[in-house]
Amino acid sequence: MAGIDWVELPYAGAFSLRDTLKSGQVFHWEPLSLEGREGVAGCIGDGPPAFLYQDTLSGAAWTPAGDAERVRRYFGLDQDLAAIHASFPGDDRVLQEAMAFCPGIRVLRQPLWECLATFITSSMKRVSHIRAIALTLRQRYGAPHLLAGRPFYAYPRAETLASLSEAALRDCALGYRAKSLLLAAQAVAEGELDLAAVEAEPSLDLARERLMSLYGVGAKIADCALLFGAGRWEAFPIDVWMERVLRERYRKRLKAEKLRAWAAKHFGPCAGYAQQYLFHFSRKTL
DNA sequence: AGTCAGGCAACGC
DNA sequence: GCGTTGCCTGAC
Repeated sequence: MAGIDWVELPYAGAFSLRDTLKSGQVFHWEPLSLEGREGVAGCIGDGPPAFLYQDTLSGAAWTPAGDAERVRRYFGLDQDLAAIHASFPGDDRVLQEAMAFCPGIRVLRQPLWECLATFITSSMKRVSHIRAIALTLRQRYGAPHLLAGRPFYAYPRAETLASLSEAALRDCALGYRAKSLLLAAQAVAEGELDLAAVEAEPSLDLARERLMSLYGVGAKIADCALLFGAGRWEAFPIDVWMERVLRERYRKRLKAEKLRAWAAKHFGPCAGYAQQYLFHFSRKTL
């Protein structure tokens, strides 16, 4: 194989590839060694697999030159982290503790369809299950690609899933989620739900409403899709882990809807970014 | 063997 | 409105 033209991805502030991939935003990157470099590989949307590795000592992130732009955007290395942090409340000791615990977490910018679809399949599932479901869907219905002699599969397109039967999806161990995924794929494939319009929608509430109009998509899944798949940092997904940290560390014993309103006010326009630090912190320490 | 997960819709009050 | 229940599956 011809030598790869590696480029270092510029970024400001902290970045931990490892923590970012382990923070529950995404479930499909796999370890891979490429030309002796230990990193991760995975498909981004319909594209061929991308590869990224991080030098554990210097923190420098490297990728094949052809991947630089999409990888940088996907991993949020183009984000103005200082401005995001500056938008947080200055006197929140819990958030500061969480940020110190995992300073290198970035909020990813995944393609919206695969992010939405993956979270539809995530309900009442552990991480290992979510990964297994996503892998099965990819292997059966995604476009195959080779990288370093290993196969990688893109996440299946909505059009592809829309043409399947519910039984075919159930056969991927989706259980009752099969109906939700199929209906979502059909809505997207038929243009009933325009994901590009959802991304472009200035109002967070309207964007959420459109996603929540899908069967099987409630507030939590809609907010995950918007935060991790559309760069909407004001979206604040609340699951049992967030309820836990808000209850035990912020003394907020409220229902999810009330917690959302409180969080938007307390954490500000990048509340979802704060959520990601708190979420990881909560899972690892509470 | 039963319980229970990183939710949601459909009911029942 | 608010609380409860069923839903598939696999790991513990």
